[in-house]
Amino acid sequence: MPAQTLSTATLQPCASCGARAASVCNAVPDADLGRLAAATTVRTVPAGAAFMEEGEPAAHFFNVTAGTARLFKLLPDGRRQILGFARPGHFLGLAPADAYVVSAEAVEPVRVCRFRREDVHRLVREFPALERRLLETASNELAAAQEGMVLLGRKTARERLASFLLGWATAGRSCAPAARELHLPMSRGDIADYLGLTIETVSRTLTALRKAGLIALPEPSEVRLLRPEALAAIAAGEV
Amino acid sequence: MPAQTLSTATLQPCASCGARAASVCNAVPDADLGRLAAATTVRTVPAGAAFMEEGEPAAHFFNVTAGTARLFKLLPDGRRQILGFARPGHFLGLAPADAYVVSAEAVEPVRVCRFRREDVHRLVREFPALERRLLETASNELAAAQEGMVLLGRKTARERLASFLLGWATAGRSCAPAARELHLPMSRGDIADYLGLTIETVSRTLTALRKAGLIALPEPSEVRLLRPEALAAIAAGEV
DNA sequence: CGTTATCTTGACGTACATCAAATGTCGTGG
DNA sequence: CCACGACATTTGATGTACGTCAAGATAACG
Repeated sequence: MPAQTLSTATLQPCASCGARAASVCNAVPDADLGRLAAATTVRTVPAGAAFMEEGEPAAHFFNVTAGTARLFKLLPDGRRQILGFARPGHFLGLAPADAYVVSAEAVEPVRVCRFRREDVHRLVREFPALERRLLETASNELAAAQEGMVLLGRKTARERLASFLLGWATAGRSCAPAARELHLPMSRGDIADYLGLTIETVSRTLTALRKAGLIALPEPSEVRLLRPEALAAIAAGEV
Repeated sequence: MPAQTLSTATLQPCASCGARAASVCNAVPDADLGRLAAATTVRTVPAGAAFMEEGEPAAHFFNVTAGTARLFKLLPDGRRQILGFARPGHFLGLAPADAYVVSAEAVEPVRVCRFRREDVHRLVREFPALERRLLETASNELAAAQEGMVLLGRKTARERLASFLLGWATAGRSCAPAARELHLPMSRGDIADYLGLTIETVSRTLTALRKAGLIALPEPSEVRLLRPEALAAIAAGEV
């Protein structure tokens, strides 16, 4: 199912964008938001649909403004590694060469702002702060990927789940409270492919955490963190 | 053993640097190399010594000009994940906050150019091409870390070793031939911590590859790739 | 030449994967 | 409203790739 283009610039474009504060767009001053809006196309991607594919020519950058997407790579035989989940404010499409190196699909309906590559290069020349912001973004992504390598290479299933739940609780809210009630829009299969485990192990480990009194699971996709400090200790790998 | 400072700028500074072509320094035009040299301090780091430590204030950037370093993160109980090996041309120290997020140690004696953070920020303003280069570097690092996540999350021991050997064979030489004779300066323990395995599994898997006629091991640290195509197929995860 | 670190090899254990089935959960249509 | 099938999640039984423990073998070193 292909993603659908809605409009090439709505009437109230970037100024009222809820994701702006958290995104690279905040490098462009309010007065110049028109320039930004002129370069973007808003797209709505239905759940399950892809909007960026590994290997395809990297013609666009994307900025998620609503919903959740999964970023992943596939091996030829179908094994999948999810590299992360993109939520509002997340910038996508940085590619070392001229082809995307990761794929992106909507987990739940997603809205993205799409920018043509040349337009971004032009904007970067006009607003040098934007390049600074992009470098900052890339650094953050890199640090996250390195943390991911530690998780995948050296943590146990229990530690991986604890890390995932806490990460999801704090994602987005930059320096804020860390939610205790989580909604997980992705399936157990997505979580498994993110943590380098199987669906069964994810399920079993979650019920183990529940039976240990660390979390509650009112529904499969709703998690309450009952003892965040204990989860944090597990996630950090403390004995 | 602490790293030792040699000189604050040698007589023939950056112009004769063998690592320049592969490093971010090539964003500075030849005529301005004096400005670059004035901002750098050359340090020699003996094998085994650390020169960057996770959690420390990120006061400097580093550019490896000789030798091999390991980049890693530790868990509190000592588990280690090596994120990669830095060879000449490798730029280090991009940190999202003001503290390093990874540690670096010399595997074999290393020479690095050290830049104070403020100096780099000043240079970036003077040479905008440098910021472009830094973004490019960060993108490459990110792609490498994402590839690392696939390796750690979804590949078998055999596939990990094949990936590692081919990666080492092509590292550095950007678009060039891919060596068939490899020298591995790092220990089996380093390889294990890079691939998310144990020393024993690394050793066993290497002898399995040798017995399968895919590689030769004249010495533990010398590898000859006998059938690179077959290794590539294994590394890619083809069945 | 001992001494010590590194690497290899073997025997055995285990955390997680695989296979299989039961149990929800939800949308669809009778 | 309820029967039905498709699908996601959970749970159980069993398998296995890799880890752990323990020797040797080999090489580096004073």
